[in-house]
Order: sequence, then structure tokens, then C-alpha cells
Amino acid sequence: MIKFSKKIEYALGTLQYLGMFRGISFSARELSENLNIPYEFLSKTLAQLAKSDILISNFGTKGGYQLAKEPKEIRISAIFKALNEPLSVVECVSGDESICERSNICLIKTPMQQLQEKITNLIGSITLEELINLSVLKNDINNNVQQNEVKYAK
Amino acid sequence: MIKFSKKIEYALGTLQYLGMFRGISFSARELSENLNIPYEFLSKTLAQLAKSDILISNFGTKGGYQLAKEPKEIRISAIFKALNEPLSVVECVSGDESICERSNICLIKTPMQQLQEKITNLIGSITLEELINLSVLKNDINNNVQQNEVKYAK
DNA sequence: ATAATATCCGATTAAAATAATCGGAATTTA
DNA sequence: TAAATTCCGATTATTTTAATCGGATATTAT
Repeated sequence: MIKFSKKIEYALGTLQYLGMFRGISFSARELSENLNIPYEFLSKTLAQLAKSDILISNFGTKGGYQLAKEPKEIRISAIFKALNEPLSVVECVSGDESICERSNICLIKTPMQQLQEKITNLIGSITLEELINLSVLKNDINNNVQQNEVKYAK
Repeated sequence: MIKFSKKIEYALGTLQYLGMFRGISFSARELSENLNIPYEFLSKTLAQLAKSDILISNFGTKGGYQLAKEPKEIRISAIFKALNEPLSVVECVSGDESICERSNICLIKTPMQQLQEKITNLIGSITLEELINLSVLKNDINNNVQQNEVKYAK
């Protein structure tokens, strides 16, 4: 089974959420509760995203997180990078160039590099905005935004 | 880190190898030694590939494995399928439709489905032949084939 | 026939990666 | 200064993946 890590999954869901509630600041606790994601885990992920300028973080009572840029400026590949989740379809094509003992016989490196590049380009071409626009329930959520803006606007 | 499993890696390497030494039968033991892959593990992988008509297997003293089809007829996606390694970028898009408790809030399913479909198409479009042709050392190996044909032709 | 060489199969163990938790420090605002 | 928050390192738990074990069954050469 090949799949994205939970960290990526949580990050994508959270960023999509923040992208929909643009301009509103959510604490890690709120996001954890609203999205049903383990708090301790999510808070670390959020810190990583803040460090990479995908999120803006603010300390204190009225602190929290919000998007640092427009959703269309955030590429999915940047999220992977921020979370230290490089895509490497096989060991020998990984970034850290770890040497495979089988490299003298195994010839899949070059083709795998090309495949990986294609997948990387694919992921790199998608922005958070597209992710948001593809959501089926977009309209329903937008209605909720209205209510929440009231709720959160002090 | 997102990567293919060892099983996939071993399978790709082995199939590429068999594709280069076309027409020659190799035992699981030989492949294990030649390619430096754990025998017990590889033999199971080979059996799975044989079951899915990617390899032909023969019992007995002169038995072994060889490709069941031309390399250009074998799509990488078929290998994934044969080895029970479905691609599912996130849990909720997996084939077995396992229900995610967060599905009422989390909206990434639809966009992830589309991303997954794109990656699947990409992998599906590549054949074993292309994998072989991309190998840097192809010429060197082809020279070896000559020698091995002598070695293995009775 | 029989010994040698194979594939095949289920179950178990080992290792690695991932996910989650714990305990606390530092920062900001009311 | 107290409450709310981000931030940080280390540890534990869980899950997945990889490897091994023990043996059954099939084929071929002698």
C-alpha cells in the first residue's frame, strides 16, 4: 500500500479548512477539535508549517494560526517539503543519496528517477486553491463561514 | 517519506532483469543471488507475479521463472495490482472504502481522488519495456546477455 | 523409484516507520 | 500576573513492512 502519511493528510485537511475560513485565526486546540485530529500531533505539524511560511502563527490569548498566503500561492509540493516528507519512490532515488548495496546490479534507478520526477511535477502543479475548489461541499461550508465569522468576529 | 515498498522495488528490479535476459529461465535462488535479494521474500513475490500471469513458473530441476509476456505488454500498474499494493494516497480513497470518522468534516476526499487518479494514470502508462530502455547500462548488459546465453543454453 | 531441485503456502518473528503522548519552556495578551 | 497560546525535545505505542521458519507438493534427471 502506498499512501501519504497521516501528517500530510492532517495538514492538507487543516490547510483546506483554513483556506475556507480565510482571515480567521484558529488555535491549535480549536483546529484539533473542529477537525477531530489529535492535538499534540497537529500542534507540531502546524508549527512546522508556520516555520516554512505556509502559516502565520501568533502567541498569546488571541493567538492561533492562519494562512500566510493566498491558497493559489500554496503548492501541495511546498507542504510536503515543509513537513520533511520528500517523495522518493525507491530508496536509491531519495534526496539523501543513501547508497544501495545492490546498485551495481540493480538498474531501476534511472527509470525510477524519471517516474518520480513526473509524480513530483504532478503534485507540484496543484495548489491549495484547486484543492478547495474541488471540494464537493464547498457551498455548504461557505454558508457556515458566514455563521462562524459572526461567532469569531469578537 | 512516501515510497514504494521493498516488494515493489524487488519486483521491478527482477522483472527488468528477466526482461533483459529474455527467454532464459532463472530459479528463485538464482535471481535472489544475482540480484542480492533475500530468497524467502523474493520467492513469494515471484509466486504472486506468476499467479497474475506476469511470470511463467516451472517446477522441477530445470524449472524457474521467465516473463509471461513481452515487456511492452506489461504495465507497471499491473505489477502493483499483482502484488496487492493498491495506490491510495489517503485512507478514505482506498479501494476497500474504509470509513473515516472524520468524513463529516474533512473535505479532502474528492480532490485526493482526483490526484490519485492522475498518479495512477501516470504509473499505468509506463511499461516494463520503457523501464528497460531507460536503463543507463543497457548496452553493457546486452553484451552480458550474449555470454549468458552461451552459459545457459544447455 | 528416488534423490535433487523447484515452486508453493501458512504462520511467525524481527525490524522499521509512523503516530501519538508526555512534560515542560517561552511568549503574548487581557 | 494569570490565562492562553505556540514551541520543543524525548519517549512510548501502534502499525506496517520485511524477513524468516517449517514444511508440503510438484517435476526432472539419473
